[in-house]
Amino acid sequence: MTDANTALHADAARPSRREQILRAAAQLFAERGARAVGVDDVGAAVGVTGPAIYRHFASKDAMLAEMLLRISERLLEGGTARVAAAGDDPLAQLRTLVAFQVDFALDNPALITVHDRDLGSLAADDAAQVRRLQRRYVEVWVEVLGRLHPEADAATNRARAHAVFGLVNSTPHSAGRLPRRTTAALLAAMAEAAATA
Amino acid sequence: MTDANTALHADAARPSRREQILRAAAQLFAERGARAVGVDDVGAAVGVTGPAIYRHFASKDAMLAEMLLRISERLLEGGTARVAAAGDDPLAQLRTLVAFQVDFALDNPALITVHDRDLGSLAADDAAQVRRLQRRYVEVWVEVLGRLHPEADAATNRARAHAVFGLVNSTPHSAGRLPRRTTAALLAAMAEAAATA
DNA sequence: CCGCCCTGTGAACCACCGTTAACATCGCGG
DNA sequence: CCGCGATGTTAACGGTGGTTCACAGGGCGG
Repeated sequence: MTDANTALHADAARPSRREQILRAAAQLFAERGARAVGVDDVGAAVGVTGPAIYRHFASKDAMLAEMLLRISERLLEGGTARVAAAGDDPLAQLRTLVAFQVDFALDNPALITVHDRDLGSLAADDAAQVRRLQRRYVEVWVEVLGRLHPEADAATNRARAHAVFGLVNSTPHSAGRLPRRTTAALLAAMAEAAATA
Repeated sequence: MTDANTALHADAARPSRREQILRAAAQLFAERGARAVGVDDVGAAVGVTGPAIYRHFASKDAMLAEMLLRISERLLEGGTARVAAAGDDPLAQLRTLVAFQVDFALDNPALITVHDRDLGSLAADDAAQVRRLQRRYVEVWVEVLGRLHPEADAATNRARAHAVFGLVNSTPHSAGRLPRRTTAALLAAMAEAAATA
């Protein structure tokens, strides 16, 4: 009954087999695309055979769904929390949002990659739920951007938000070649400049 | 003998069956992901059955390969041409590059989407060739950015270029909701601000 | 008008892959 | 010590989808 909820609190400390699978799958999905990796691949990555996966997940799609749902939830929760803690200054709010997104992208390049590439290979209802969360996260940004650009309408600020996401989420494409701090500072500066342009 | 070359000069005027297929495939690939669309789907989109495709392409992978190669070539050629025609001012060069990329992304959202999502589902040698072209295009940007940021090293400017690509290529995610001119102006302003930050 | 090439069709083939079934092992509570 | 739940393994099933094959129509040069 609480089975579905068990999925929600990730045990980062001592990763259960379930968590190992989820992590390995995220890595593989990011590298080759969700449809291109087989259940056997995921199993092999954690040292078991393919069908063993079904002791932990109902299906391969369920794995992907849970993965994407978690990401979207973490982004939404983190984003709203940061804004709430940032006081009333719109620029300060923007800066924490940018820092948050940059950190997230640098910490979880695989998740970021899967997030906006494999949404399409989700069942209709799962996809809808993910999109709802995404939309709410975007709205957090739109609200902040709205105070920085009072003259712009919501649609424009939505496009602005997506553009900033694209900028920050470019990390996986150019990752590893630069020290993390340098990359983080660069992306934050660029994102802020773009968002306030 | 000149059969392979025929592929190179796109007949935009009266689209041959080959071109129709390529266009329809690009659209479908962008919507669902290359691996998720079947040969039958592509065929149906142009009014023929699945196997008819093989009268025009050696395989489904060959379709994708030609698609990605063309995009990369167009970007590289267009980018170098624009820079060459822009004179010596680095800022002017950046502006034409930005305008070029924005126009391309707005004109070919499907190609942009496929371009950086389905590269992974290409045969090793095709992928390598595409990556070579991509790298050369990035270097065009890096050179221009290098003159705008003389203090930064090449790796930093590479990351900068990727970030700008991510920003501009966000169009497919927020497309349609805004008039094209507005979107173009917004993206260009944001991209320039980010690139010069 | 004959015959060949181009393009297309429907059926069949075959490999791959997600999923299930049937059976082992291990650890732990009673 | 018995047994049961959790976890895994191997074998098999079934669907999907890329590819090939044998055949048909149709236009065009000779």
